[in-house]
Amino acid sequence: MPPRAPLALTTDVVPFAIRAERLEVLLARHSTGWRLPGGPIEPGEDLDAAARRYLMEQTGLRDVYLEQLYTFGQPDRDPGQRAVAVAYYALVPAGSLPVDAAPAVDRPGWVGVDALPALALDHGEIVALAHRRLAAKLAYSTIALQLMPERFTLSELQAVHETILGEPLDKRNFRKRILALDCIEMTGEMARRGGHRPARLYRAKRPGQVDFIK
Amino acid sequence: MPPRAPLALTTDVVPFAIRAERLEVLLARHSTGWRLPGGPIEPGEDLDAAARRYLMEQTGLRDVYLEQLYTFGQPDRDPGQRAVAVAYYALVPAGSLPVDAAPAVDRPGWVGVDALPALALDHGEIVALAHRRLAAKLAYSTIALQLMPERFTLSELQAVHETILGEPLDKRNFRKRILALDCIEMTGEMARRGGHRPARLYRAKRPGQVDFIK
DNA sequence: TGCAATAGTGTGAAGTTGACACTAACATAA
DNA sequence: TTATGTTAGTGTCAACTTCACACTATTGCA
Repeated sequence: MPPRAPLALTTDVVPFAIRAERLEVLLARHSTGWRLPGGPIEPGEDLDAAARRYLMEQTGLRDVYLEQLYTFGQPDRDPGQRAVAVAYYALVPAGSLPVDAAPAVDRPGWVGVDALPALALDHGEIVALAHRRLAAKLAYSTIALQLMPERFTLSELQAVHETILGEPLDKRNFRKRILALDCIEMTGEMARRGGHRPARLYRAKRPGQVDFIK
Repeated sequence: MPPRAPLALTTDVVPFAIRAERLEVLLARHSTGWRLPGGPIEPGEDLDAAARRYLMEQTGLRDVYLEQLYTFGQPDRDPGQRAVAVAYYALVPAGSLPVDAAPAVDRPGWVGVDALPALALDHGEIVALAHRRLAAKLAYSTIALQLMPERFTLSELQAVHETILGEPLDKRNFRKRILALDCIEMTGEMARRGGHRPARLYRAKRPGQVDFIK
């Protein structure tokens, strides 16, 4: 066999979550700064499985929604070697966030997409593409439910949409539209948080499943 | 350095064209049958460039619309080796089709997507996914223009849509919608073909560019 | 008990979509 | 030259969807 040119095939994952009314990304430490969680695909390992594994190993996140985004292969994207990255994005429900009250150096950290530090390689572009894709999918799928905890209020769901789109939505129209989709149902329970009228708690009818609309 | 596990990173391309009112795919010869055009990515070669190169080398097609589709990496998709394929699809305008009046053995051949022979590996699934993506994009982009020759009639454009979607469309509504998109313009010329009223010839306002709608 | 804060609810106007049928212009053959 | 076959080209109305818009309800707390 001829000598094989060095080629690094990796997966990189953009883990999204809504935290404090912001869309944030969970970043891993890099020698000199930040990068997306990810790494080389092992022989015999499925691409999706590799993405899940790195997410687990580097951030502790598991059982999240994961979708292939795009494959980046510019020859000069990594100055050190020929690196091809199969990029994914993950949606982390608000309930399952690892609490990092005091984010240590060396630990992954959540950062708002609108205030990203410089990232390794082309990871900044990957995040930007993932954000665009996510925003587009809000319009024609029930994907936003993957960012919600098991039980949530309609106001919370609306806030998630608004945060991702970066624009306010009309409350009545939003509720009408969502309920017409027949993708969520009332639990009968109420959320009493704060000094005001309690809100009904809803849950996804088909958790884990993303339906297309229309 | 540790011995590197053998990994084949390839591109495969689904070249679509409309021929004789059918959506067809251009296939290449494979030892025992048919496969999609494609092959291993060279060191230092961009992914898109590799897809274009194989399309040129194996089918003679150049200057076509090309878009990344999905990356396939099931460990068992190729029984012979670990093979990861970055799949693309290409849209070939009706005018630029290589004429293969007598398709030789050993030459690529156009085949209707609804009558595909057995293909190598998972290439059948790749074609199916590409077809779904193309059909979906008709609804929210001007991508169908990439399948048209430089000048074309509205009836021809409608036939292309109908062929890809597999369902008839209303003539008046179709024309209204397309013209409202402001993506094509009259050339002033007429197509006189056959014993009937000639049709106006249109051309794309921004050839090569695919606009999103709405 | 009143104030602050969020939950929850309906209508009408504007715009979009979808169904539908006839006349126009040409080539060809009788 | 006329009749016939074939495709091109055109508008309206009803149904539906989208969008803008403001008030009452329920709670905790001061």
